[in-house]
Amino acid sequence: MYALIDGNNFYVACERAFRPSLKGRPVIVLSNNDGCAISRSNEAKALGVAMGAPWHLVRQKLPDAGIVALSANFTLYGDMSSRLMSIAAGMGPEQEIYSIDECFIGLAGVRGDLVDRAQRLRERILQWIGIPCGIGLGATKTLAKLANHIAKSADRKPGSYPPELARVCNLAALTPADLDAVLSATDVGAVWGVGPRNAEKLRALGVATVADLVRMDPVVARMRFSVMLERTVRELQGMACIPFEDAPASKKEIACTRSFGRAVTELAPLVEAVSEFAMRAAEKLRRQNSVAAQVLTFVHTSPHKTGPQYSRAVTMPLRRPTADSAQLVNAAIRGLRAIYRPGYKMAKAGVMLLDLQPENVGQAELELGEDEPDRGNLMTTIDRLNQRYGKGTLVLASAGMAGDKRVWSMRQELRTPQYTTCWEDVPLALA
DNA sequence: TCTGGGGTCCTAGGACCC
DNA sequence: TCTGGGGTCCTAGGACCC
Repeated sequence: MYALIDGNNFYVACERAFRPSLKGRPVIVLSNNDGCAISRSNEAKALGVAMGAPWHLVRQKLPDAGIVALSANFTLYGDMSSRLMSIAAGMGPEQEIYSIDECFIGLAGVRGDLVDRAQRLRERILQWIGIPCGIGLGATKTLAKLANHIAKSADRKPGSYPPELARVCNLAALTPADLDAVLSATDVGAVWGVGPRNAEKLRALGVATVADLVRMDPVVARMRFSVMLERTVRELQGMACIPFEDAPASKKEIACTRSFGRAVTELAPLVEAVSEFAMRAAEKLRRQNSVAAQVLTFVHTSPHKTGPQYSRAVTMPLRRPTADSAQLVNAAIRGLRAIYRPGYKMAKAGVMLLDLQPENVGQAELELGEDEPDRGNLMTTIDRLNQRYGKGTLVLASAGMAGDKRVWSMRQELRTPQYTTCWEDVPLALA
């Protein structure tokens, strides 16, 4: 048995935990650049604000709805996430942290009434950190995900499911008849692993609900779709096919990409931006003790604008894999110079580190001289100083020194304080 | 003025090898 | 008249996830 625990409307919930006046109001959290909605309160969903809806269109369409929009505060969400995960770990012996706001719990050996246990855990999370959660229980990860979906829907849309399934739902505890009723009332697109494309294709084949998908022959699923869908069907039928990952696997590629606050045409600010992205990516790379053998750099104009479009990417191989910021930044800038064309209004750029390998499994080679010096200690020291004294304490000068005044910086006009990670922002309790 | 960022896996086709 | 079999690696594109 597995549980899936996840925070409802997580980013909005984090904001509400520190600003209770936001409760009951339509609230949305915006993507970088205050671009589109990436988290919506139930009230905002009820107003019809879609996931990913551009904020400027929402504002234009619903000027009087009283929507509160906030810039994303990922520092806050990351910290709230680790608090959520430590409490959620109490549900069972194994935990797989699946995303910033959800984790699977392996329940092998847990005795007693699982629904009761889940309800008490949910109450604890709500009381300790103020985040409302939904908890789904099922025999496989896909079934636990589905149960979680039902728990949240029953909570948000009364009448969609029997009320006793709201907030905590254990699919394994239903009678076959009740289970069939619930699965027949659930759209096939709600299943984990069935995206919009495959949902459409399935409906065309007469597979419209989860109940239909459960009855599908896995062999047919494989032939007409892929092994992915076959696995999903088998999981729905109760056969565990998706391994439980209790230790996070190291990344196979690491990216840092950003849309700019305003279009950038000149080379110089692009060099700054790409330097910074490569530095950030290099930090993440060192955090997982890996080295990269290739660096990909890309720039492109905005596909939403008229005018000449340009989009190119280039991969630069490194002579030997490295985690040294200076070498990675160098490669990224060489890539940028190779693909840069003057005259285009670039909207976005990014750097990806590819072909990652563990730092201690290097390929031995002849020393040919003229090597870049090994600066592992320097990098470790820079990372420690930045961790201790804050991001940006030590940077490579090619990333520019003007801080937020850089022309390419993203817009974040509606950001809330870093309540839990910055001394100046810690809320005061007045006696 | 204005549309995010960061990942994973699968598949098909081409190049290449013996 | 007639032209094999078996395999790997790489890349691009698609689909999915949050």
